Amino acid sequence: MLDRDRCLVRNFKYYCALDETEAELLAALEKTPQNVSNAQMLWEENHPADTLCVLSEGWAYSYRSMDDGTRQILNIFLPGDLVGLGDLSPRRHLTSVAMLTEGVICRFPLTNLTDIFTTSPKLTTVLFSLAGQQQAIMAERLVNMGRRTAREKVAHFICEMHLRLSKTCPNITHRFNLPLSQQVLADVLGLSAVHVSRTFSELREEGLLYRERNRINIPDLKAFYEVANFSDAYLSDSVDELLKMSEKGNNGVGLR
Amino acid sequence: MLDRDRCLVRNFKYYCALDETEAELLAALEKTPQNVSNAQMLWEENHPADTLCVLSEGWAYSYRSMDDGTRQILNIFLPGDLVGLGDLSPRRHLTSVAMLTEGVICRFPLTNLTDIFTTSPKLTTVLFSLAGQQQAIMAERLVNMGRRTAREKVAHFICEMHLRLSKTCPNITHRFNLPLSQQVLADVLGLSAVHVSRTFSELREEGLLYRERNRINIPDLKAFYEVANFSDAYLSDSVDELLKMSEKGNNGVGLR
DNA sequence: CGAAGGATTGATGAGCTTCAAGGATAGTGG
DNA sequence: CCACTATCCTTGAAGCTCATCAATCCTTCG
Repeated sequence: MLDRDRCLVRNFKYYCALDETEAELLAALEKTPQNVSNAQMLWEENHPADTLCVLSEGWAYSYRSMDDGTRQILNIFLPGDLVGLGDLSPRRHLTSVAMLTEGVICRFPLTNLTDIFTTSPKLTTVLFSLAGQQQAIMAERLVNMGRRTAREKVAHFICEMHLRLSKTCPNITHRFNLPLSQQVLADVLGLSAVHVSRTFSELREEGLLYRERNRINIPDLKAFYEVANFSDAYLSDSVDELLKMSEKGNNGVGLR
Repeated sequence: MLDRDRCLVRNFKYYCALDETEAELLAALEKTPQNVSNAQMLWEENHPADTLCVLSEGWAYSYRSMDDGTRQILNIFLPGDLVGLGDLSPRRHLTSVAMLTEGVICRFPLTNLTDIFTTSPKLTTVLFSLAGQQQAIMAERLVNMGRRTAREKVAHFICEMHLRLSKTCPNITHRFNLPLSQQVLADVLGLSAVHVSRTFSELREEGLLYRERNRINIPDLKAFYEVANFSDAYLSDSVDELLKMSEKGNNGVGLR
């Protein structure tokens, strides 16, 4: 298996050493790489939820369709993300998921996840932390939607993307690729596409942000963070903290 | 220990049979009941996150404060809820949590959680599902904020509360208590308190919803669901599905 | 080259916020 | 028991942010 097909293992190794069993459990999640085209659906709302998937390459997004034809995008997924964790509990998917670019995904059955629970507390802890991170991202987006102007919304979201990208791909600079149309951005931020366009114009005229096609350019990142009221706390991963606790062992209740 | 102090055990028993060890693990989370007054803070943004808590009695809410003095409420917690699960991964709390009524809480250290991971896959699965449910609630609220009118927002939120209440307290009717001021509702929904008031007036004039002090009255629940565009799918708990998988045992990788 | 999707810009108006003032209700201390 | 205060709610008036509709342009791609 090529290394690029095992980004999940790579991701997890970033958090903790893996023994052979653990590496095997993770690798099992990426056994079935599959090419997907741009705009391809990974699954649809209300369909049975028996598999999740690892997004090995490419970008994806989850959304809910509204009766009036509009939609709300809930999450943007980057390479290495585990897609569907939040969708996990109900027997049917609550959201649709589609690709934003072409890419590679690896589907795996839910049972692989419960296998991890029964086999590796360490991986379970990491998984819990990852789910927590996704929830933190959603919480921040709630704040964004509820209490910020269009200008701040756009800026804040761009900051979020930039920071998330720079975690998995540390050589990112103030210029980077963001394969989202203005309509997609509008559906993320609860705005109209027209107003997103106007907001970009405004930011461009002030020299804060340039965007041509999917290329983003932020001349002064610090200034831009201020426009966005962006604080990176919610994206700081501290999986290690929780892991340390878990490794200290349990406190004497119910020995294994 | 009184039964009312062990609502978590009760909640979990609703999902699955507990053996002695498991009951003990859960009971450990509720060993330190503590009375709290209305409006009391349970913790504050940026403070160290070394404990979570079970909300045994009363209502609470989590929120983020903005620089301009406004705030966004992220979550409303009801009796029996586990508070802080979403806040879990970072070493500092990302949100503040305060009481909406007086009540009883039980704080417990994070290590209790990792103990559960290492000791009981079954409880781990339930915990994962609970976290997923909280995330589903936030996702739905995102949709609410992004793509619905004030009228729908208010109605939808009331529906959510009504349904969540009726899960833990099945004898609830079309009249129930909702201890949230209009300012709190506004901070949940990303509206101004003034507009929440106007929206209530509107709904009242149409005979759809009556509210006096904290008492809610919905004469025709079905009609009200339609105003709200409310679908209860996202609140349907199907912990059992995941549990069944987990109990079928693992697929031969890394025996325990 | 024509078609289709994406972006921009202008005009108009709805929906919501803000400010301000007044009324209702509950709790507090004299 | 009654002012006194604090909190919550209501209502009006004014204005701003953003949505909607529509026309145009630009780019890409078959």
